[in-house]
Amino acid sequence: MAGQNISDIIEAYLKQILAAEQQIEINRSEVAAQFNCVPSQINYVIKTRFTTQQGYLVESKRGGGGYIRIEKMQFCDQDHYLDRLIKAIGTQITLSRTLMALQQLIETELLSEREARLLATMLTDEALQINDQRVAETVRANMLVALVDGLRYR
Amino acid sequence: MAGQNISDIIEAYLKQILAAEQQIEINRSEVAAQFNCVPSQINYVIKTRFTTQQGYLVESKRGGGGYIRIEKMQFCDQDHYLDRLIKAIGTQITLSRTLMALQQLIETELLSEREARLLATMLTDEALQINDQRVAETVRANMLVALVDGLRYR
DNA sequence: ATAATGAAGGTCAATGATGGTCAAAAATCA
DNA sequence: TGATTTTTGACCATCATTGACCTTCATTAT
Repeated sequence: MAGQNISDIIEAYLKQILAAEQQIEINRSEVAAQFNCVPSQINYVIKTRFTTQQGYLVESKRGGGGYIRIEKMQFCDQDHYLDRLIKAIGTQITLSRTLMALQQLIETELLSEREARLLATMLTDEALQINDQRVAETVRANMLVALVDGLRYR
Repeated sequence: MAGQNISDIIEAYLKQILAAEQQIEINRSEVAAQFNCVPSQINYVIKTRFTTQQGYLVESKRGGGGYIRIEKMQFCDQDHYLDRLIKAIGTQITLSRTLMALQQLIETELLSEREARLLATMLTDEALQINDQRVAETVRANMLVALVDGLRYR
C-alpha cells in the first residue's frame, strides 16, 4: 500500500527478516546495491524507522568486514519497559508520538488494536479541543502516563 | 444531485470507488490533474465531504511517495442510544458521572470492562492534572463525546 | 612496528517530491 | 444584496534521495 518509496520497501524488507530472526547483520553497500540506492539511504532508513523508541537496537562497525547490526529489543522485563516508555513520553507529547507509543503497546501485546484505537480517538486535538497546543500536549502526556502506569497492574 | 461543481464531481468519483473498495490511496497532484484543478482543491473536498462525522478516516504522508488515504468506516446501529448519551454528557462532566456513562456502555456491550477501566484511568482528575475544575470537566466531556462518537463505527 | 592503502560505515547539507494551510477572489445561493 | 460555498495560488512543512567529504578498522608493504 504505502510502499511507493524505496525507504518503505527497504524498511519492509528488513522488518520481514526481523520477524523471524530477532537480529540481522547487513552490509550497507550490498543492501544499497540490492535496492539501487546510495549507501547513505540505508542510514536514513535506520535513523527514521529503527529507532530505540520503536524498539530497535542498532550497532555497527566500520572498516574492512564492517557491518550494521539491527536487533529487535525484547521486553522481558515489563516494568523496566514501561518505565522507559513513560520517560520517553515525558511531560508533553504530540499526537503523532502518542500514536507511535500506542503502536508499541500493541506490538508488546499490552493493548489490543481496538483499545488503542479507542484511546487514540480521545487523544486527538479534535477531541481535546484545547486551543493552547502546549497545554494540549501536556494533558495528553499526563493521560498517557496514567494509562501506561495503569497497565502495570493488570 | 450529480454535482455541477468540480468539488461535487471529485467527491462522487472518490465515493464511487469507496463503494467497492472500503479504502483508497490517492496521489493529490495526480487527482488534481485528472480533474483540472489545483491540488489544494483536493484538500477542500476532503475537508468538507470526508469528515469523521460523515464516517471517513483520512491519513496522509508528505514527501516522495506521499499519499492521501481515505477509509470508509463501517457503521454500527445504536445511533439513537449514542445520540442520547452524548446529549447527556453535555459540555462538562464530573468524574463520577463519567464513570456512570462508562458503566452504561458496558451494559450495552459497546465497551468491555477492561476497556472501560483503561478509559477511566485516563479520565481521572489525577491523570488530567488540570487545576481548574471546570476546564477539567470540559476536557473530559470533549473526550467522552469523541469516544462515544467513535463507537458509532468499528 | 609503522606507514600506507583500501574497505567499510557516518554525517550533513542540498535538492526534489509531496501534501497542508490560509486567505483572497469568484461563483452561487437565499 | 448579503451570505455561503467554491476555486485559486502563494507560501509552508515534511519526507525522501543523493553525493561530497569524514572517520574507523583491517591488511599489507616497508
